[in-house]
Amino acid sequence: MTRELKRVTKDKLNLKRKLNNNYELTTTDKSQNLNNDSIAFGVKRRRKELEIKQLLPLENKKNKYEILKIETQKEKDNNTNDDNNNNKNNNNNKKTKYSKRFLNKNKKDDSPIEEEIIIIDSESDKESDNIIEFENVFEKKNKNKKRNRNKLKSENEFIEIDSNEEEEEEEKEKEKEEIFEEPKKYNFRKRNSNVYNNKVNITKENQLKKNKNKNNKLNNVANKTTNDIKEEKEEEEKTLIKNRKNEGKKSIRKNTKRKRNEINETTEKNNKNEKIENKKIDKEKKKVKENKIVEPENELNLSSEEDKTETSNILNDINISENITIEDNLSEDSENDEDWEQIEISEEKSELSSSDKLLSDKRSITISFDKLEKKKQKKKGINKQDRLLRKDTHKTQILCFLSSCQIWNLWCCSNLIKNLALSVLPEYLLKYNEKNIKSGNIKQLTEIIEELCEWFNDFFGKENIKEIMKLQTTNHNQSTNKKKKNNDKKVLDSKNNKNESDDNVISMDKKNIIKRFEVKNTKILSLFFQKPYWIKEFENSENIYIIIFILFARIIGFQCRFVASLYPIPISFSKKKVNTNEAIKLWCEIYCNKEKKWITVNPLYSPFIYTKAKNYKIKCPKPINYIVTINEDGFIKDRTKLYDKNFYLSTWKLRIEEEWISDMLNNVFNKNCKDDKLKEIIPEDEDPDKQLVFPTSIGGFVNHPLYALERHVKQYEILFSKEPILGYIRNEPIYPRSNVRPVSTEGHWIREGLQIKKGEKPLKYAKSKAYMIKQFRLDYLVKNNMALPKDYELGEEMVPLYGKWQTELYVPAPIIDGKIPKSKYGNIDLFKPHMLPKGAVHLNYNGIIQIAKKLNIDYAEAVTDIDIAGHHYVPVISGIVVTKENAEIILSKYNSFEKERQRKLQEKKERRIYSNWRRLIKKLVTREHLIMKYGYGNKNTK
DNA sequence: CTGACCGATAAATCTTTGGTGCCA
DNA sequence: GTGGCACCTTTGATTTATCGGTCA
Repeated sequence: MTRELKRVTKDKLNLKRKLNNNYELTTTDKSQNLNNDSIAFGVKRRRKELEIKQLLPLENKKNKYEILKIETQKEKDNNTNDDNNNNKNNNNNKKTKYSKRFLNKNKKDDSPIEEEIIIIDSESDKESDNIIEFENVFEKKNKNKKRNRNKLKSENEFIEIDSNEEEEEEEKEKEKEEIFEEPKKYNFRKRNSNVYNNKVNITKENQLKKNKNKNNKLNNVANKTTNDIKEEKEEEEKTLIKNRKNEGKKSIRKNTKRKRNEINETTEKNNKNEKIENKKIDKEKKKVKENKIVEPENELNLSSEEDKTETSNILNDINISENITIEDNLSEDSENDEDWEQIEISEEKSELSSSDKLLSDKRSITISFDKLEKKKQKKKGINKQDRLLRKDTHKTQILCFLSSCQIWNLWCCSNLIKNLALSVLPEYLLKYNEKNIKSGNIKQLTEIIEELCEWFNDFFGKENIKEIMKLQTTNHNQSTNKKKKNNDKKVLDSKNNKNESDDNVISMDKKNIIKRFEVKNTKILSLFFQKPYWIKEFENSENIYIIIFILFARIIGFQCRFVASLYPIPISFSKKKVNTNEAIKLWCEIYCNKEKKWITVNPLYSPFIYTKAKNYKIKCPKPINYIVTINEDGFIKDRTKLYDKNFYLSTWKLRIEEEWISDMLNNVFNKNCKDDKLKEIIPEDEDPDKQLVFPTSIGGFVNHPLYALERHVKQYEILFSKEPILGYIRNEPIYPRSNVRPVSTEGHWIREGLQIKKGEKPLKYAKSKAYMIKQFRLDYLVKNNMALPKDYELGEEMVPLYGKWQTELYVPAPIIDGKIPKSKYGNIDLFKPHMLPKGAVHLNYNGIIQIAKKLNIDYAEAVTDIDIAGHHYVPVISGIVVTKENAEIILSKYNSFEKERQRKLQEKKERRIYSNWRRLIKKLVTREHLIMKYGYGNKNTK
C-alpha cells in the first residue's frame, strides 16, 4: 500500500512539475517516473522519520494493517508509561506522538487511495481524462493557491471519514482525543502552538494533506460519475454529525468551511428549482441583514424565524439543503471574519452538545447567533478604514475648496468682467490711480478703502446686505436644527449620507436667498451672474458680495487678495462640525506697498478694516481649521497662524499633517508661481512662531509641534537636555520640542549606516524583543519538562538605546591579507554603500556565489536588508563582496559562465519546441489514421 | 463648559540572521 | 551525500491614540 501511495503521489508530483515545465506527457516519461529506486528512496526516508524500521517494508495489505495496529497499541502503552514518567522520557514523548499522528494519517489515506489505484490501473482510457483534470487543478492552484488549498483541505476531510469503516472511526476518535489533549493542556493560542508546540508535526501534516488533496481531487471526479447522489447526501449528513463530534476541539471556522464546500458540491447536484428558491431566500436574508444595522435585536428574531419557517417549508423534501441555505449565508461572511482564533477551546464542548442537537434537528443556527454578536462587537469601535475614509474626505474637501477659490480668482481676472465692473464704478473712486495707492501708507489706504466699502454697500443696498446677514444667522440656527435631526437619522442609516442631506438643506434655502435679495441694479448684476453660472449655484451669497468687492478693489488699483477660511469635515469623530452651512467663508486683504503689510478688509461688517489680522478672528465662525490667502496670480498661502492666536493652543490638532498641506500647496496649486511676490513684514508681536502660547491643558502638550512635557516623552525618545524651560504648567516644566530626540538601538543605527562612537554611554534602556521571545520559549520548555537546547542563551533583558548624536559614519573593518571581514553569521553588513570596506567590490549578479566558490576565492555574502518572513528575521542577501583583484577574475569567469548558461537555456528551449512539434504531428497523424479507419465517432469526442 | 482621568479598544511601533523536506 | 530551493506564514508584546463617560 505504501508503495502504491508513494507511486501515485510521486507520479502526480512529477506530473505537476512537468506541467509547470511544459514537458511532454509521453508514456516513456511515465515509466521513468515510476522508477522503483526513487520509490524505495522515498520509503526509506519515511522510515527514518518514523523510526520503525523493522515493521514497515511490507507490501501485503493485511500484514501492514496488523502491524500498524500493533504499533499503535504499543504506543498507547508507551504513552501511558510516559504520562507516569514524564520527567524521564521527555524527548520521546514528542516522537511517539508524532509517529502516532503519522500512522493515523497513513491509515486515513488507505481507503481513498485504494479507489484511486483502481481507477488508474483498471481503466487506461480514463487516464487521459484524469490527466486533463490534473492540468486544470494545477493551473487553478497556480492562480489561486490559498483558496484552493482551503477548499481541498475541507474536501479532503470530508472524504477521509466518508470512506472509512465504523471500526476505524472509533479508533480514530480515540486517537484524536489523545492527540488534541495537548493543546488543551497549555491554553496556548493557536499561533503560539504552531510555532512552539510541535512544528514538525504540523509541517508533516500539511504535506500529507497536500498529497491527499491531489489524490482526492482525482477521487472526486470518479465518485461523481459512479455514486448515486442520494447516497452522497446521506453520507454527507453522517459526516457532518460525525465531524462535529470528532473535531469538536477544532475551531468553528473549519466546520463552516467544510460545510461550505459540501454545500457547493450538493448545490451543484440539486435541481435548478431549488437553486432559485435558495437564491430567493438569500435575497430576503440580505434584506434582513440590511435592516440589522438599524435594529439588531429585532433582526435576531426575524432571521431565526425566517430561517425556521421558510427553509422548512420549502426544503422539507431535501434533507441537507436546509443546512445549505443557512450556512451558505454565514459562510460568505465567515471569510471576512478573522476573530475566530479567539474562541476558547475549553468552552466549546458544551456548545457542541447543543449544536449537535441542532444538527440532529437539521438546524445550525447557533453559529449565526455567534456571528451576530461578533458583528455587534465590530460595530462598536471606529475602524481604521472609517478613519482613513474620514481623513481622505477631509483632504479632498480641502482640495475642492481651494480649487473653487482659484476659480473665483480667475473669474475676477477675466477682462469682460473687469470691463463690466469698470462701467459700474463711480468716477470719484476711479480717480485714485495706482500712484496714490502704491505710495500711500496704511492710514491713507484705509481712508480710500473705507470710501470704497461705503460705496459698495450703497451700490448693493445696505439693507439688503444686513438682511442677508440676519438671514444667514437664522439660517444657521435652522440648518443646525435640521442637521441635528438629520444626524440622528444618519447615525442609524449610514455615514455616507451626511453630505447629501446637507446639500438638500442648502438647496432649499439657496433659491429663496437669490430671489429675495435681488440687488438694486439688477441689470448690471445679472450680467455678472450670466457668465459664471457657478456663482449662482454657490449657496453663500455673502461670498458673492466679497468676490465682487475684490473685483472692484482690483480695478481701482489695490493689490487685493482673497482670504478664505475653510471648514472641511473634521478629522476627529468626536467633534461635530458646527457650521456645515458654510464650507468656505471669504473676506479679503489689501496690500500696503509702503509698509509691506496686508490689511484685512471685510466690506460687509461695520468696522471694515483691521490692520491686525488676529483682531479679525471674532468674525470667523468657529472652529477655525484652515485660513488661506489667494493672490491675484493664484498663489495660495496658509495664513492660519496669523489669524488664529490659538493656533498652537488647539487649532493645530484639528488640522491634517502640515507636511501634506505644504506639499499639496507647493506641488498642486503653486506650481507656476512658487514665491509670494508681495513680501510681508510681520512685526514680532504678531508673529505666532515667536510668541509663547502654551496649551492650557496637559493633554494639549501631547505631540505638540513646539513644546513638550517630560511625562509625554515616549519609549524611544529622550529629553536631550533640561536647559531651556519655557514655562510651567501645573508645576511641570515646559521644554521646547527640539529637546525631545529619538533614540534607538545599536542595530537600528547600523542599518542606517551609522555606528556608535567609542565610549558613548547608553541614554536609556528598553526591553529587548529577542529576550522576550526567548523567555517565552524557555518558559514553555520548562513547563513541559522538555530538554533545553544546547547553548541556550537568553541574552540581555534590556537593550541600550543611543541617540543619533552619539553615532558616526560606519567604518567597515579593513581587508587583511586579502580576506573579507565577516560578521558572526559569516556574511558582511552592507546596508549602505559606504559600509563596503576599502579595496572591496560588491558584485550583485545571479549565481555569482557559485563561481566564487568554484574559483576558491574568499568572499562574503552581502546583507543589504533584513526581512521578516514567516516567523523569522531573514537577512536579504544580494550578491557578494570580494577584493578588487578577485573581482576581475570572477567577472571574467562570470561572463563566460553566463554565456554558457544562456546557450544551455537556448538549447533547452529549442529541444522543447522540437519535441512539442513532434508530439503534435504524431498525434495529428494518429488522429488521421483513426478517422480514416473508423470515421468520426460520437460528436462529443474532442 | 472645560479638562483631568479612566477604561476599553484599535492601531502603531519596534523587533533585527529558520527549520524542514525534497530534488537534482 | 550534499547543496540549493521551496515552503511554512504574515510575529507579538508593548506603547500610543482615540473615544466615551464621569466628575470636579
